Amino acid sequence: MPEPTVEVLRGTLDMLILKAVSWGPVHGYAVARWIEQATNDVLRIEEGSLYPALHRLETRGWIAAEWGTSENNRRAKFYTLTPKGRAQLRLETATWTRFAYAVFAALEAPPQTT
Amino acid sequence: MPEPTVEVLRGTLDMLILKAVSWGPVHGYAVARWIEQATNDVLRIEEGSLYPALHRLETRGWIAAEWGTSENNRRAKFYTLTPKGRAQLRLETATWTRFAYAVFAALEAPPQTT
DNA sequence: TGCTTTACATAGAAACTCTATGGGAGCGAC
DNA sequence: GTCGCTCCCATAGAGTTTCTATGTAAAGCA
Repeated sequence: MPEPTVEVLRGTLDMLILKAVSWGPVHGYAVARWIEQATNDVLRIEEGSLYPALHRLETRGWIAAEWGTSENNRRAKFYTLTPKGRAQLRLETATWTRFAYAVFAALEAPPQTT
Repeated sequence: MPEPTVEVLRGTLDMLILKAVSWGPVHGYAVARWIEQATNDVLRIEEGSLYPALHRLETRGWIAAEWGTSENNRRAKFYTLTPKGRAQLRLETATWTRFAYAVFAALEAPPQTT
């Protein structure tokens, strides 16, 4: 049986969305699909989290939106990473990596060195 | 120059506190010191986050508290991990590890396999 | 006496993510 | 030709977590 999907994204949602958008114009639905696929179905993003997040990122000028037509001939909003967003992605990636390594270090740390 | 301390613990605070308490009775202040030390000063926990978290964990029955005297002869509350808390620590560690690996995978993932 | 460190605590704000819910349009099956 | 499924967007409201700001108090040292 497969392990359960983690739904709590704990501050990594913006970073993952920026990453998903970083290869060219994609619509929201595709972002959600990509995250599931790229994490091997470990992470799932709810639509109620996704769309507010997209608007948030757009407001901050990290992504730009444009209406268009999807591969399935449906009306969809396509997002692109702005230069500002690319810088933000780099920053968040570096910060998160540092954070994650620190947590791993703590989980393997000895009682007290003092 | 040293890298800045990350203050946003994003859902790992409980786990780190449980870990800090897992080797025997320690008081809150020592928990904070241990986290800084174990993460090589990458993570810092604010007191305004620490004490509410300790009460939360105690309420859930994951840690037990007892008043005592610190090494410096000060009045302090000492916390111990309960069996329930030990199970919780195992669970949170497994979940977080899975989560972190998934995020790393996404950060290195290709555009689209579809 | 006054300063620093240790130690605990709460109130309130801010941020994030989820649950719940809604609508609409394309497309294939029947 | 309409029923249902998938795709696609969206908002309101709630819940949790963590932070900022602030307060208390005692030990120890200069």
